[in-house]
Amino acid sequence: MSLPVVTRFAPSPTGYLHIGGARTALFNWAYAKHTGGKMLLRIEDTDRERSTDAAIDAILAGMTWLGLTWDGDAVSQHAQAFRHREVAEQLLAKGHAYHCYCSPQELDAMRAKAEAEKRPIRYDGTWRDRAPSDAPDGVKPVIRFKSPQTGETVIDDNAQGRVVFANKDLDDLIILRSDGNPTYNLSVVVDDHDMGVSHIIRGVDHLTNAARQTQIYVAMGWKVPNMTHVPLIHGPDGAKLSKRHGALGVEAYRAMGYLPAALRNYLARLGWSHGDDEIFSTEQLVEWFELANIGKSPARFDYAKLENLNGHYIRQMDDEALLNALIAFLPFAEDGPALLGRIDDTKRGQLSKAMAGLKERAKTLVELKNGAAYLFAIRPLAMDEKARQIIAEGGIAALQELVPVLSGCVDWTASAIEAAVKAHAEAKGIKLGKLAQPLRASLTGTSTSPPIFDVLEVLGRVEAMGRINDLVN
RNA sequence: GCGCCCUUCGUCUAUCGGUUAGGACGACAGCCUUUCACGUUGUAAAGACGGGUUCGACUCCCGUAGGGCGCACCA
Repeated sequence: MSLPVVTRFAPSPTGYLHIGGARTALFNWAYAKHTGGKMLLRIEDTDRERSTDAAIDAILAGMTWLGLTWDGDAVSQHAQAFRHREVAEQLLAKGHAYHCYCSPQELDAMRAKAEAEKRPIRYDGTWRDRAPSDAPDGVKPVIRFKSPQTGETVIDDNAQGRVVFANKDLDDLIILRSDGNPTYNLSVVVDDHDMGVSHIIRGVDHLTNAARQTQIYVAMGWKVPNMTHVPLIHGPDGAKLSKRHGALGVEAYRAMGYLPAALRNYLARLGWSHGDDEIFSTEQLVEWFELANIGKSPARFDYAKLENLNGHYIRQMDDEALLNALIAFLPFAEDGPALLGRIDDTKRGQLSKAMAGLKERAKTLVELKNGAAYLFAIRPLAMDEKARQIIAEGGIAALQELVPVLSGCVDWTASAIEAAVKAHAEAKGIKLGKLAQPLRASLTGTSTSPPIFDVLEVLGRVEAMGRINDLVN
């Protein structure tokens, strides 16, 4: 009988929730759900300079949008500083830590010297064994962890396997700053222990920290959590995620019109797999998610595949749900708020009818919105000289050319118009010669085919409706 | 510079010593459709390189090359 699983997502609030963080959160969440455990949320705000409330809000909003819920309240790491200090003192008392009086300048010099001499850049242990009586006056010391100098520290990682660090390569890290504030590695260990975290799932960029943290756990006599370090996500060009592409906050993906479910599915497949399964529900992800199936190599972010997946999700949604998703998306879209203000019951009805046709050709909510633009076009549509000329010349070919001119929706052309006209004529049993007026009335109210709308309306406006007989015949 | 990690089609990945190396996205071609899209069928496309171990290596070991991460009184 194993203990309940407790995972945690621990972002530092120095920016938005980026895509790598979102995936880490997803993995923590999926594993907690899979095991019937909990996922805690801890805000790592010990860096008072760089942490902001706006960033915290952005992270919580991003997770909420992605549907990643956490158990209990989000915990502020900074609020536990007293506790971290207490543990630092305990370490000191146990002889696992010591005061170091080196100034930042001295440390910089030490690093520069090591670099110049091409030696490893490490703290040299100046104060490790010096007597407290040597302490210079007026210098506030930091507390350093006295890490073992021989032997090795082993991380048994679910994704990385058994990773061995020689202790001689790990120097004595600062655990308490001279101003009395704890540093990251101490805080993390204390919090994870105090919060009962059983499984740590985070990016490989923390692998070295895992070794140092393990040493602290050992020094305190605490059980080391189960570790999983997931490979990083790179940009499309293989280089590190930069502002230019992938390093966007999840809210940017929302603005690009991606569905949370699609993004979850896509992110899950980056670094994790379940045989040949590509498209799966979040329920299936939870059911299948095992840490052992996380890969070791970094993945590139591929927009084309995300779009394809998103299109799949859009198509399979039922019309009403999709319409709701579109409406919920509008506030975040360019021009969206304006459109939102114009949606009344009538428009909603038209949109609802149009969804079936629209979703076939939209990969994102942005495309869906643009595809529906014809419903929002101000009538009569403005016509340029070219359009007038085309109408004047007439002919089915004219209609064909006219469509792109008249609406922002260039896809639906004369063939659709012709088919609709004929079908309507047949259904109503009316002769084509008498079609123009009734056709217009009928189609204006019910059709969801964009250019039919526009063309007929515009043709009517310019009193060219009569020509449709000729055009069709 | 030191430490750790990674390397299968362009991309995401399957394979856990024996397969015609599979799937998906993308690409290309065909079908469907008098547009676009959807759908559908097919094609091209991969084990970085060099050594071992083994009857047999993509798979295990060593080395080389390339890439990533870490090396703060940041997290």
